[in-house]
Amino acid sequence: MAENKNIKIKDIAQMAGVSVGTVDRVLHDRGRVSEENLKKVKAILEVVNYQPNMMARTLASKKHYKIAVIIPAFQPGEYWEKVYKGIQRAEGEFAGYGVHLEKFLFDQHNSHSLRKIINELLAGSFDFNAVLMATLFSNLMIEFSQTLDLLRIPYNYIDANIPAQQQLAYFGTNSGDSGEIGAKMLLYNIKKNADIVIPKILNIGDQDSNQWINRETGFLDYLNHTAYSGTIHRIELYLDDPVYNFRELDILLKSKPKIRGGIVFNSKAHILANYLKIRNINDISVIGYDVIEANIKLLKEGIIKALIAQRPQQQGYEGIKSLCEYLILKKTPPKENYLPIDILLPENIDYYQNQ
Amino acid sequence: MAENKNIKIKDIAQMAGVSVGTVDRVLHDRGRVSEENLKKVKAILEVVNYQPNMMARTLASKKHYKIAVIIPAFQPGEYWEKVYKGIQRAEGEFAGYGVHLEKFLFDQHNSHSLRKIINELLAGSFDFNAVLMATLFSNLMIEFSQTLDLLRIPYNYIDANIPAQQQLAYFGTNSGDSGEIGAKMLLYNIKKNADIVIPKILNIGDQDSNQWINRETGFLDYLNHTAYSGTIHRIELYLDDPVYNFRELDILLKSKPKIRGGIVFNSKAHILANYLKIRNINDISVIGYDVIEANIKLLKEGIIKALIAQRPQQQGYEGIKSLCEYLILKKTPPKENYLPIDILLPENIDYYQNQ
DNA sequence: CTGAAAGCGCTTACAG
DNA sequence: CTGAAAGCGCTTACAG
Repeated sequence: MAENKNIKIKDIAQMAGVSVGTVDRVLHDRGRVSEENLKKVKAILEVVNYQPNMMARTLASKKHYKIAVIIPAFQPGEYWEKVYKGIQRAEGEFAGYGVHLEKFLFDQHNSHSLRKIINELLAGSFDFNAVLMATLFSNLMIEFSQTLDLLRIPYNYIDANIPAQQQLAYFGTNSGDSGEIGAKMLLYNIKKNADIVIPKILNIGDQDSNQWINRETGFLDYLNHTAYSGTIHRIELYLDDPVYNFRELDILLKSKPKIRGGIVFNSKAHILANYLKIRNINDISVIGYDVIEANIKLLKEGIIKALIAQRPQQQGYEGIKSLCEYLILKKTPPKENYLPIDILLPENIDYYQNQ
Repeated sequence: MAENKNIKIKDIAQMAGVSVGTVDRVLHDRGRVSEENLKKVKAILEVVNYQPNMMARTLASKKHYKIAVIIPAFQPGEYWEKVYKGIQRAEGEFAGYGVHLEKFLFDQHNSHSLRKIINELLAGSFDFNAVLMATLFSNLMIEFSQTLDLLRIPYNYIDANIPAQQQLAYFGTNSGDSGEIGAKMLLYNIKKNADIVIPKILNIGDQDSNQWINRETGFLDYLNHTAYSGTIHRIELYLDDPVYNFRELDILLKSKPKIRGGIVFNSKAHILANYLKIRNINDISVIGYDVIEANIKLLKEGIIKALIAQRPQQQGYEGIKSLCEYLILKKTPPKENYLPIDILLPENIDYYQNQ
């Protein structure tokens, strides 16, 4: 094999008439090289297209990197578990390269829990080389980002993008388009003059998320551009209060008998769908977001007609991977990485799952 | 960092009271080790959970691997270009590990071209360590596979699976379910009593592909399970003969005025959609397969209502990657890897593209 | 500022 | 069958 024609630092040293140590110094801008030798080596470097052997490099250097991961805590089967799994996959891949992750999980229904984590992180000397963060409480995260800017620590966003910041990269969907697709899939299933219910399903203390707002905006935009002529009804439900939810939904559906569709802009469509299932109502089509167990079940049962998904595993995986590659290889990723918006039906959900 | 607690072969040697050379021999079953030492080392290995440092391993060993890639040739923008790109990505990733690919591109409209490649490959001494093949002419590929079985050379399938063979792994979609989804998306766009046209779009000399047959079967299955009551019309068109195609389609649509939908089970839906566009017919909905440029354009123009896709890049990438990992790390992949079936609408196509 | 040397964890000839 | 030694390509102290 005339393959390993790759030029090595030993070759460069020879060509320049210096030692490998000197070549290494100019390669890494470590200083302590005379003007003369610097020129000689650089001149050669420009001609030879030197490709460092990354394996040898990491083998020899005993460098370690620490990355802080700040995402919501989760129960098994919940949305953030998938993100976490992607993070773990990247962690495994880069463990051999001296990368070490530390995870900080906050309560997504309580901004104080995030505030506390940030304060603690900033209290001592901040010894992380990079940060991955889910942008759930965007005002807090913006503040934190600006501190990191001062410290010159790179950080990535996942979940929802915050455009005007200095993040190294964002990985996630475009929420507005994701809302449009929700509208289209809903209209595939109902008549254009049918009414629609949008239950906002919250936990006590939840703030409005950008994710929700942008999806809803996209959804309404789409309806406005079609011949949709029904009425939209809003209602607030609570994650932990089924009794309340059932009562409110009973009342709403009785008073608005033209409702034939429903859409939920966070991962909680199963709350609405489960109600319909228990009440044995099968002429209302539900569209939901996120491939989590509770939603999948109701998709397969035909109550949820379609799920719109945003590749949470990939968000976690790429969020970490790009930080690692930035630290180890100095590779700068694109700043905005809009991931595919997936449409899941009963017929393709199984193949999506085993990814 | 109490991190590099990883045990090394030097440690094992010390614990066993032997040299690292001996440990290396038992680790790789290279023989030439006394019963006694073999036992000692193995005993220790069972306790310590030794994780070899792959970087050191490949750095030290100057092994090289050659993989033969057998897929259809393509023009820019055609389907197989995407597969090829995935292959190239994997090639780049594993080049540093001594893996070298050799590509053999056959004419997908001419089985003789594949026969010729196989014959030439088998003529000399076969010096490839593994093979990736697209299963387009399945009878030929089965024959070739069986030869590889005898040579004990691992091989992967992509495109369509051939279940009863000894392939290391298959990467691709389940064609039947992919056909069902085509049916569902079409029914979203037409009335249940509308007629449907299925143009078989071929090149002279094309054989029936398993892919096509299985998709069509899935499609018909789905219709049979719903209240669909229209009629299906079949027609044969030719890739290079627009004059013929237009004449035939003109005749068909005139004689069957109830046709409101069309579906094409290979990547050539653009042939049908383009006809409709030029004839200014906008009450016929088309469903197609595969995200290629010609189809994307017509999807965005609204003539193709949905594209069903099968992640060609991923097929190429994983097809190669799993072979590399098998060769280098002795890692055996799952035999059947059904990739997600993606549904693309004008609203989400752009995000799919930049993957 | 500079080079020789040791070392990262593993593999590969090579004496014995 | 066995171990000591050299080497993979690079980095890191350390004399000078």
